[in-house]
Amino acid sequence: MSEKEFLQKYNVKDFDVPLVTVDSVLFTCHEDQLKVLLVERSNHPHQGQWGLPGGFIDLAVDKTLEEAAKRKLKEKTSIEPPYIEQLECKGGADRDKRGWSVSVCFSALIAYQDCQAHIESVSDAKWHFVNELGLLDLAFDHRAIINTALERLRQKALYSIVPAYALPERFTLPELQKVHEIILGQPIQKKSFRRRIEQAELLIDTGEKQASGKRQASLYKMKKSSSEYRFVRNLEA
Amino acid sequence: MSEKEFLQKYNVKDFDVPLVTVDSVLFTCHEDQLKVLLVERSNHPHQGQWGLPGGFIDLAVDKTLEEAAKRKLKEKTSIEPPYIEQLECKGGADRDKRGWSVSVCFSALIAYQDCQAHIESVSDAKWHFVNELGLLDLAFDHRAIINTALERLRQKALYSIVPAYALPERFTLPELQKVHEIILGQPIQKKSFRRRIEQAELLIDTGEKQASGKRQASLYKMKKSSSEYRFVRNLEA
DNA sequence: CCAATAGTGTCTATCAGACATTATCTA
DNA sequence: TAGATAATGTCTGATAGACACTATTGG
Repeated sequence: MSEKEFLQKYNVKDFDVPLVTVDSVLFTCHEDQLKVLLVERSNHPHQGQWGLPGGFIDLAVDKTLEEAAKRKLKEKTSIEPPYIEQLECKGGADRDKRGWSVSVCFSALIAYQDCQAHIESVSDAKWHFVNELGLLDLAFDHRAIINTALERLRQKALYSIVPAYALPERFTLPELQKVHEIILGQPIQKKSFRRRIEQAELLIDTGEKQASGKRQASLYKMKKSSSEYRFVRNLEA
Repeated sequence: MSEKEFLQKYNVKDFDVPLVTVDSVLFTCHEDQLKVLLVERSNHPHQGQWGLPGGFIDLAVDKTLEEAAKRKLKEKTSIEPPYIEQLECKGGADRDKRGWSVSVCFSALIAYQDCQAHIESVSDAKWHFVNELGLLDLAFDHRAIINTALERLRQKALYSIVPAYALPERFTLPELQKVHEIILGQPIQKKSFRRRIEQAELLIDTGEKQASGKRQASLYKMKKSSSEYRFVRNLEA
C-alpha cells in the first residue's frame, strides 16, 4: 500500500484515543501575594468546582498546543500573557471520569493591571491567592498541576528573571525584587539581587522614574530574550 | 442533566480529537560518543525512515503516559531505562500527515552495556551517533525533539549528575566525568568535578575498584534521589 | 623504573550574603 | 529637616577554575 492510499484510509476514530485538553496555570502578583487564575466549571464533570483555564483543542482553529492554550487564556483575560511555557503533560486512565485523558499544561505570567478589568467582567474567572488554595476542592488533578507550576516558578526565581513577566512592561528593581521574594517566600539581599541583574545586562533603563511615595525608583524594561538568561549561580533557596 | 447522565452519554468519538503518541529520546554513551536510539519505521507515514522509539498509547494497558513510553522502550531494549523524564509535548496540525497530532516526548538514559545485546537482536532498532544525525532524514519533527532533548541534557550536565544514568549501576568518577564531557562537548576540570560531587555526598563508594589498565579507580553508585539534586552553582558552559 | 591513569593540594577569581552607608524623594 | 525608600560600598565566605603535585597500577 502506498503512503497516499494509507493516508486516505486513515481515520483517527478507528482507534481508541484519549481525550486531549490544554490547561494553563496563570500566575500574577498582587497585594504582595502570588495569585493564580481559576475558572468555575460550567460543565460536567466537576461542574461548579474551580479549575484551571483551558479546554479542548479546536482542530480547525489552533495550529499548535501553545496557540490553543493562549486562545483559552485570552477568553478569560482578553490578552495573551507575555510569558508562557510548557509545564508538563499529565495523562492517565483515571484522572478524568470521561476516560483516558491527556492534559497539556502550561505555566504563564501576566501583570495584574493588564487584565484585571477584563477578568472582573467575566463572571466565572477569578484570581485566587495561591496560599489559600488549601480550602478549595479543585477539579481533576489541577491542584497537583498548580503545585508543579509553583515549584518550577520558584526554581526560575532562583536563576532567572522570568518572574518579571508578572509585572507591567515597565517596572522598578524594588518591584521586581518583591515579586521574587513573594515567589520564594523569603527575603533576598537587595545588593545581590541588583548586582547580578546589572552584571548580566538583562534590563534597559528607560530613563523614567516612578514616584512611589518617597525616593523615585528607575523604571526598567526587559531586553528581548532576557527571559532565557540563566545565571550561573543560583540565589540560595 | 446529572453528572452520571452526562458521563453515560459522553463519547470521545463525538468530537474531533488529535491523535496522540508517546516518543522517547533514549541516550547512551559509547566509544566516547553520545548516541541516540532510533527505529526504522515499518509503517506509513515515513515508512523506512528513522524515527524515535514510540507509538500510540494503549488505553487498555497503559495507566500513564510514562508507562506507555517505557513500554515502547522496553520493546526495543528489553529493559526500562533507569532514568526517564518528560521533555516536552509537541502538537500541531501539520506535524503528522495523518492529521492534528500530539506527541508526548520523553528523554531517557541507559547504560550501553545493559541493552546492547537486545538491541542488536531487534532488527529495526539501532544506536546512532548524535553527531552524525545531520545525514539522516528523520521522521516527523523528531530531529527537533532530539535537539531539545540534547539541550536539556546539556543543562543537566551543568547542574546535576543525571548523566550518571548513561552508565552502569557501578561506575568510576573518571567515567562519570567523561560522560559529562561528552555531553558538554568540552573538558571539565577534574578537581572541580570531583569536589562538588564529594561535597554534596551524591555517591556511595562501593569499596570496589575497577582495573582499567593503570591505577585502579574506585567504583561508586548513585544514592537514591541524587538525580534530583541540583548544584547551586553551575559548571561553566 | 616508566608511563599512564587516579586522586589531592592549593592558589585565584568570581559572585552571593551580610550589612552599613549614602542618595533622593515627600511631607 | 525628618522619615522613608532607592541605591551603593565593602567585607566575608563559598565554590569553580587552573594547574601542579602525589599515589597507584601494569609492563
